[in-house]
Amino acid sequence: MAKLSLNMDEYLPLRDVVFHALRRAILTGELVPGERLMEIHLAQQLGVSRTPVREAIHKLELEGLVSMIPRKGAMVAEISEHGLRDVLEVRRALDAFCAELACERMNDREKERLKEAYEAFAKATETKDTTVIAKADVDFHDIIINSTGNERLISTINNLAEQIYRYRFEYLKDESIHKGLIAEHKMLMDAIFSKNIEEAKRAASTHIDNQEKSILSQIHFKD
Amino acid sequence: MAKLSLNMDEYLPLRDVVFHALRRAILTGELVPGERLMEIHLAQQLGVSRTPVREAIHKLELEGLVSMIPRKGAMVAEISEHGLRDVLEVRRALDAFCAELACERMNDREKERLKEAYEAFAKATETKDTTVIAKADVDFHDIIINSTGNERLISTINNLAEQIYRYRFEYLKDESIHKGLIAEHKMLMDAIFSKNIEEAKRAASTHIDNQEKSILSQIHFKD
DNA sequence: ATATAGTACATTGTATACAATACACAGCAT
DNA sequence: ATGCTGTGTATTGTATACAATGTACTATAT
Repeated sequence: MAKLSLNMDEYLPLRDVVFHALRRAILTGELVPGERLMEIHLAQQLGVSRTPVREAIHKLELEGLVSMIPRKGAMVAEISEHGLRDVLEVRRALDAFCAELACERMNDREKERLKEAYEAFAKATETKDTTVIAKADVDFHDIIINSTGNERLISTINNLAEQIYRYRFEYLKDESIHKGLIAEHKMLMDAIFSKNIEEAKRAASTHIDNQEKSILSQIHFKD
Repeated sequence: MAKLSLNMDEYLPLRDVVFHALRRAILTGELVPGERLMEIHLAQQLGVSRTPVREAIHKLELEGLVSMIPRKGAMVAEISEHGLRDVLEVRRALDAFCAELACERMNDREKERLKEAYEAFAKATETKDTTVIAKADVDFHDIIINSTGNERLISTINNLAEQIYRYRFEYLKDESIHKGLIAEHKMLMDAIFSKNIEEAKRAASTHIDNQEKSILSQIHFKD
């Protein structure tokens, strides 16, 4: 017999609640790179004890958003220009691979949704709202990535994407590039639809190249 | 349950000591997939409190060697045949990419060391000692991976490699494949030396293909 | 015999207490 | 002034106490 599924409001361990709160704060720039993360302070601020805060910070460290020094503490991770290039180099390879797999594996339902997402992104650029644009862009790429059906590939790419989320947000603010992005999305999408693997890989690769150029021209690093 | 011991020689936070101890136990098969990891039990066995054990287990979860269910506990992660295929599919793509970068970036000193590692592996196969063979194989591939100079790529590949370490160990026991492995190493190495990118990518890819075939033919999964 | 409720126990989740360490700064000797 | 040393404080590292929850088992009713 079916239990009255009163939404036993998905129970989340406090450590996960804290983790998501801190993660969001870092990705949105509320906590800036280099800022120290002190357990007691955060715990009081969030109204919990040190334990879940500690566990959340450790989780963020493994994700690469926080760097720790033993017996010294944790701080929001800074990314160097070199680190950014490294991340994007791996992403370029994996995105191209995704594009290849998508050519072979994307089903009709996903193709339909990809087309919708493509149009939604084009429309989003008209709003001039960076948050909306960023979300539409993520949606578009997520459909391609998820169509590979490879969970490990999906989580690996998502981790890499997270590393540069803060910087990607900046470059999306530049309206002059939106037109180019839409064109690149179209190239990639059409290549996938026509199962043209080489073209799809090239389109995915170019997409990251341009991202890299834009980010590097806008952000200037300390080192 | 196996006996666990800590190596306290060098000073490391206890959580890291415990982490390494558990990690080693999992990778060597001392702790088998599906085995539950209970904090109190492990803490007593290792002579520490629950806190560092908890933190070590969480770290292992993020690495993918342990799977956790909230309020239920942790167990040594089992990998399904599907999961194994996923891991190897990503590795194939990244290893091929490494091979490409190695063609462009490997310096003379690294080439020398690669040649030495190649010969050391050939020699290691004569010992019939799987541990020695596995180490020589890792050494060979590490030189290639490290020659890319991309830290993010290196850590990503190492994480993937860790997922299948237990199974790779099994397939290395089969002496009949050693000759083939040596030949594959030579193909890859020569392609890198002659900067033949396409050939290097193909060799790296083939190497993973054969690994996959061997592992899947030897291990049989529950699901 | 089966199903249900209830209860005891094992285990994790969270909070707090205590220990160890790093850092800053003051005081002193040179 | 400079450098050393000691002391206090802030912060992390570890241990333990307490709360919440899931699981197995028992007793009971049907």
